[in-house]
Amino acid sequence: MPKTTHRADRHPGSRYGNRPTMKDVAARAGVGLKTVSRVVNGEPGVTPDTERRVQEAIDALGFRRNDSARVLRKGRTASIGLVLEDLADPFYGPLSRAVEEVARSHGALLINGSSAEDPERERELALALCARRVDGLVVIPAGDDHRYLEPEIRAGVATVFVDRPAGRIDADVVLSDNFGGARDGVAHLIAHGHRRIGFIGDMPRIHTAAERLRGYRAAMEDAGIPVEDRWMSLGVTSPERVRRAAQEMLSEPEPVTAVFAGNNRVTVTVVRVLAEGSRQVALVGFDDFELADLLRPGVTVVAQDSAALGRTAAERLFRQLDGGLIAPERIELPTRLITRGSGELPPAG
Amino acid sequence: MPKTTHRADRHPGSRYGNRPTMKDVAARAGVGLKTVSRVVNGEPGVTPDTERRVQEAIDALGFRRNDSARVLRKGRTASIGLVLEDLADPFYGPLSRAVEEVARSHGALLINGSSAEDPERERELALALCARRVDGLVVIPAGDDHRYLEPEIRAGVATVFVDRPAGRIDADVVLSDNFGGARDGVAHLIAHGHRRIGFIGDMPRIHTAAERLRGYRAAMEDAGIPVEDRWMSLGVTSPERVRRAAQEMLSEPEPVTAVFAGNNRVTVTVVRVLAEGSRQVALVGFDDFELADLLRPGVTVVAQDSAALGRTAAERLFRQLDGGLIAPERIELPTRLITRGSGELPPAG
DNA sequence: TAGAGCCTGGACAACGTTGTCAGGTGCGCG
DNA sequence: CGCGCACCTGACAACGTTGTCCAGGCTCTA
Repeated sequence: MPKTTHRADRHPGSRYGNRPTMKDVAARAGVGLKTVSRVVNGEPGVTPDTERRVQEAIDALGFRRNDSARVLRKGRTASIGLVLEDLADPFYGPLSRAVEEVARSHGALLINGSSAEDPERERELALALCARRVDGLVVIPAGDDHRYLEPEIRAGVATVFVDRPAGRIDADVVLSDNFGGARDGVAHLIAHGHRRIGFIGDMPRIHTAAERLRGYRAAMEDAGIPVEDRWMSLGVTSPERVRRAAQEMLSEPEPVTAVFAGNNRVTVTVVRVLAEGSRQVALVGFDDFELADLLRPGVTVVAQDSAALGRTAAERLFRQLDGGLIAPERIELPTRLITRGSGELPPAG
Repeated sequence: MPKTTHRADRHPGSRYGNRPTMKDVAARAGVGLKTVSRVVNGEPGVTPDTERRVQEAIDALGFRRNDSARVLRKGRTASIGLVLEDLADPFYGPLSRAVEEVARSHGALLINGSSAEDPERERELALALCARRVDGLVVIPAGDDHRYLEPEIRAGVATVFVDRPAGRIDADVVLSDNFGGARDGVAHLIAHGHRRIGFIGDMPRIHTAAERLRGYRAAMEDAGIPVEDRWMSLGVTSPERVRRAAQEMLSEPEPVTAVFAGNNRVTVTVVRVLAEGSRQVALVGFDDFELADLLRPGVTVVAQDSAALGRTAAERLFRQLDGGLIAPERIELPTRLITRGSGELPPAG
């Protein structure tokens, strides 16, 4: 008995009205399979007449090339992955968009996912993207151990980290100058006469938060001001806790006269607290945010260019892809102090 | 002469250090190819001992399943596409994130792209996603003719449109109640005593803009107020033009006493213009935005829930995928008027 | 007009995975 | 002790595409 082709195997697990393939197009146009491939890919060596026939068959059948099969054959997917913390965070929108634009200019698509600041989820996502055989990966780390990516990198997946460095592996990373930015911001407050300056920021295990704290300390030390513990509030993330921390600093016997906010979420909450109180307190925040100029007073910030972070990272990624291996590098982008009023208030009381 | 395996063909176009395949794992573990497949996919029917040997080989080689090949074989990609206007726009961040979460809960990845409000680019993107064989497509239309998607939909690509309806094809669409929201917002102004109310909005060829304009007219008509042409400014997009339009309305002999802003970009610019002037003008904006409550006065808005739009659309998409074909439906989500002060100002002058 | 060379088109294998089926082993039961 | 059954395991084809090679027809030149 001859082997039978098992009908049920022809389209396993598919509910689709079978899509036409190149074979179908070839049959309809009365040409060979490879000729269709040539037409679809614009390869030379097809007479105009044949090309026309093939094109007609394509249109008639509504054929669209199956890129999965193409990828399988060619080894490259023309897509890159982006793992970030939260797409809904306004900081990451422009970053993501910038990565997308660079990808687009290289003919690649962008697949992205949010880690929700969960290391395990970051890992899952990154590995899922690798299983899809993305050509490269841009990662905004949530975790601090990225050794799980070693086999992937060895296998040729270009990888660039953004915003925070990779943990326990040597890889390209693009950062803002968190230390310098924070130091400048705090120095700005000091220059306007403040000495009791509060710092509210994220957990120091997060690299950016640690660097900004270091910047704060450096500026204070440069000015010869000893920092008191009660001026610093670390690991504060939820709006409620930021609120409480700010209120505490402001209700001491010798309250702070200025606050440096470690990121935009903190800044916004502090603005709210200050708006409720009567005392005039200076404020500089890390990260710019929309409408900061419309508040009264306008909020002085240390701005980082999130689009530039994304663009730089993506360009670096494609340089890896085009040029083969290059030594991992750490690229630091400058921040910019934008004065709008809140940071120039003199100490009150 | 026997056929030779052409070495150059083994890894066409690939610069990778060859990735291990199931075959390699099988060889190393001393088992058959299919057994590896079974272990990788957690299929039953493998002795614990065999499983352990395979697992060790997997770890040793750093094997990761090639999902492209899997997709080719299975017909489903477990990924969906999202075509939106601009990821960097704060309105789309939460929407995109909501789609991602739903996708994730269905085990799917999200591939997204920005059309930059260009119909041709929308088309390219959507078709590129189809070529990747995404299982479904969520589209925020930039163009107004989506017949190009017909073959795809026929071939089984689930499709849902969001924010604006599809053009010239019959498909699922999830919208905000733009008409009702705008009517309520304008009625709110009328209820606070305004009669000369300006409207600044986008080009009426954009569905949302047209609907909001219709809502404005309806509210005015309900109140028996004849609308004057000079109160309406349509097709205004750039901040400069919004600025000019607002200034004109306010410098008429009989200036408007209130403005209804057709979207968040317009609202923000109008806030700026009003902040510069001395006259007190009421304002209601369509779309909420961060910090609207922190401005003085707080900005009253008609809020749409962009996350709910995304969530609803994605859920609908997966219902299509799970349940087969269902009749296209138009789902309209309610908007919510949030009063914060700017919309409750009485007419001045 | 014959031969050389070019151009077009097609046959075939291979990419890495999964579904199907068949073979083999060991165990329990009669 | 033998038969049947359950359970593992592996061989094989197929998914849709592209790279390579070859065949055949054409043109051009000597």
